[in-house]
Amino acid sequence: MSRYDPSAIEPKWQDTWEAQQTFRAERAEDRPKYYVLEMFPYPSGRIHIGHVRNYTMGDVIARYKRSTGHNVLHPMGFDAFGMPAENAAMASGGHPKDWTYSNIDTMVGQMKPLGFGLDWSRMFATCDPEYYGQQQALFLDMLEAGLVYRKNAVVNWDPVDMTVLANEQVIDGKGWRSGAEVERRELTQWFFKISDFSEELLEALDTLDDWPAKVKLMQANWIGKSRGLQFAFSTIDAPEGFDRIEVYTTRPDTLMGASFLGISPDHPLARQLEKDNPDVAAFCAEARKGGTTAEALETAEKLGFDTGLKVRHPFDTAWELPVYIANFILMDYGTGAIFGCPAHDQRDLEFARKYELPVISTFVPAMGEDAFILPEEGGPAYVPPKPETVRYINFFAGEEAQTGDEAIEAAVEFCEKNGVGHGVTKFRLRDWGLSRQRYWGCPIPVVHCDACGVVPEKKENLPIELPYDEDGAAIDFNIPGNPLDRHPSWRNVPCPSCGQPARRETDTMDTFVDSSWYFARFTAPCAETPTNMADAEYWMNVDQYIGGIEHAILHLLYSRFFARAMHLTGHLPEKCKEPFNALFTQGMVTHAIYRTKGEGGRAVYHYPEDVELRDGKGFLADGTEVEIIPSAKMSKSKNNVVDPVQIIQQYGADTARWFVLSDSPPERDVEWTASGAEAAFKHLGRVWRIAAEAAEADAPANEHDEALLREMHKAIHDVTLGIESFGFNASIARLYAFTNVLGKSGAGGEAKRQAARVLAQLMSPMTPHLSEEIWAMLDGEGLVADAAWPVADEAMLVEDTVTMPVQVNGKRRDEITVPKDMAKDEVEKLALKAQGVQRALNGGAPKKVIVVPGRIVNVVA
RNA sequence: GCGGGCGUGAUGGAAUGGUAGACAUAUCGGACUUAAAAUCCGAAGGCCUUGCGCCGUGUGGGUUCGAGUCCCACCGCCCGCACCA
Repeated sequence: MSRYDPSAIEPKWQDTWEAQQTFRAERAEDRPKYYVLEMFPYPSGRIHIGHVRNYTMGDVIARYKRSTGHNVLHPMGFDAFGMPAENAAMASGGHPKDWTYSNIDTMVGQMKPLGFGLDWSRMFATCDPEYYGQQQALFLDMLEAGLVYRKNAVVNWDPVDMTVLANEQVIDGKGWRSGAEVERRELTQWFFKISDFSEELLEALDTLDDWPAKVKLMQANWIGKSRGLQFAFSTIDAPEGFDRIEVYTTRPDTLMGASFLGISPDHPLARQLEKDNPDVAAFCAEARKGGTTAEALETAEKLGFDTGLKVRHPFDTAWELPVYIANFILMDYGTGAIFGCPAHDQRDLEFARKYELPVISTFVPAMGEDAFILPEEGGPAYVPPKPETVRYINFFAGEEAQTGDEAIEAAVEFCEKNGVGHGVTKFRLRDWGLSRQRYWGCPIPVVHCDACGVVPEKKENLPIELPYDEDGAAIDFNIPGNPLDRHPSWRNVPCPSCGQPARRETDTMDTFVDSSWYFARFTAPCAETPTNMADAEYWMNVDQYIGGIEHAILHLLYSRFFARAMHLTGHLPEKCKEPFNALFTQGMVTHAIYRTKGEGGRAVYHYPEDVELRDGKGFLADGTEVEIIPSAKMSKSKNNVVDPVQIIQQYGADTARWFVLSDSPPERDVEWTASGAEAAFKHLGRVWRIAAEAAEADAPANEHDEALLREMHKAIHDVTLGIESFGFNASIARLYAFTNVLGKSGAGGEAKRQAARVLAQLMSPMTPHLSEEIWAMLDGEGLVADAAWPVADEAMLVEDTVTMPVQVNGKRRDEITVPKDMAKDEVEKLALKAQGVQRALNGGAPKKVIVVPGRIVNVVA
């Protein structure tokens, strides 16, 4: 008998699937469809073991659904625009396009040996002109529908690289690449009107039953709905045009505790004042510095500048409040101006103490008010928990009220009734700035004309292709800034409206745009329009989407917005407004780090193959013990990256697939270990041997057959349940157990063959090649990939007799074996007679006996 | 600061409120072998007085005939958001 040899088996079956077009998806109106999608990869150059885990999970679902009669769409593509391609061009010459497509070739070449049941005919990369041209068409439709607009915005500007940076690219106030101090600069940028959908995107989260609660919560927090009062303070002797200053507050009930008005350094009034007053200008410049990162904001000291201006309190015109410019007030939330109530806001209290402003309480705890220390005396601000009953002393004087939403609403109503402002709902979600001053992205299809202004490109001129200049003649990536801006000819075009010489927009789109609708494009990747309604109608929505938690907010929120925008512009049916029916966020594949201390205490990282593991400790060849840091994120610099290509060469794809699914639940991280991979390989070899033995077994049917077949049906039941509930690790554990039973069974040849065929089927979503091989070995009909999923026979799941533990006062004392449908009182009699129970009762009479049929008996003594 | 999640053997982890530790790794023992590899069989939560024993799912309480699971408090770890008015 030969050995399990994946290198012989795997290519053979991959060729068969390819030849038979097994995973080609064709519309078939008479069959139920199932669309399973994994978040498509960025073509960084090589596939990562994390990709293997992600796509294997999708493949398990896809193959399982196929075998349960679904018409499955399971596509793959590449999220191919973005900065790494330009950085590679800068670092080592070459062209981003060549770099990207060559990486894609490599990665496809690495993915195919993994045997994923993908419809490769639908593959595209977002940098294909056929794709981004359709994206430009979509953009033009969205522009026409008022879903895209231009405005000035404050952005992170890297003065060395001369480009806008995303917040994530600003580290400690410095550009991540250039290291230059980042400035806040105002630029005219393109924006998607995602904020128009704030309410809808928030509300619809409730309908996403098959999304992780965590992701929905993160999105809800990101959208950040709040209810409050917007009103104006009237000013005294302020510059012209600033008679009133609008503020927004979520705590209108603290209005009578106001002691100052604060405005953002970017507030129009601050900008006005800074024109004539160098002190103001200096303060504002200082306050604006330091980028907008979380870290920068956290460490920043709260600073204020007294403008000398005064405003009148809306409820008491004799009451005047000073106006401060403060560095902690954001221009793009609310109105960019606040009133400070130090008694009931810790931040305002600190500000008030620093600038010696009054602290006025508006309410005290209803109970135990004597214990309440007013903040003047050094205590913290009184911010009552919600809900808590408080007594107002300075507004709705004497009234008791519950804090919380109702109190806010009551205060809003009171203010409205008295002509002070109106209730408003605000969202934290801001419009999505999509302009990037980069080359390797989708060109924004508009033209700037001196006569006509900003003119959309004509659709017949699409795609607006990037100038590739592959000899590098015109495009130089080594000069900072956007190469498109410097290109000698590309930007010079006639105005689509008047025909006069005009300039093309040189900003390209944020790469998140590319990934916001690719799932829809997969339903008709060659359509002449962004989508084809018949295909979208049939294939959408994505039934199961699988990807990393790191996309919980941006990608998934943008996609939800795009699906709505595509519906409004006629590119998707109404039912696609929520494009992902179910979402699963999988964990990472981690690997231990092996570390020693080198010269000067510097950490030295060792490759796993250089470390010998003995008794849970690691040693180098020279005997030095290494420190083991378990379960760490893979990182090149830590030398703990596992290369899937190497694993496939060593063990085959099925082993890699089997291992990444075993051991840990899919949502959790799984640690790659050499011993685990080795064990997975050994197990598959064992399955192969057991199946080969079964194929040749000639023992006649016998008394062991039934036990084996019962186990088989139980395995069908449990494994199916595991797959359907994303409990792949549990399914695999069950398959191990069933294999052990089959391996030891004394059943006849026919029963063994039947069990082995079912084993092959149950394993086929995880280890498709091995399963095909076994299926063929056992004369299975056609391909296991085309075979109908086995169904557990309910009757075989229940044993005729059951062994029930018997407890006395919750402690197990004995067990009894009874027919499965024995009457409760019979069971009770037997249980009480059991030796262990008698002993525990020690002659005493039981007070009560609880019989849970088929499960357990508990005697209460 | 706000929000969420998780604590089970040496390790990854199983357990619709019903025999805690399935399955696997590492470990130990045995068979086969000149030997090794491969393969197969077996042991294994802790403790002691080795019993028909006691203890055991972060800690302390509670609900229940029965709690890893439900409730309350605390401790620890992880994640997300964060001058959001």
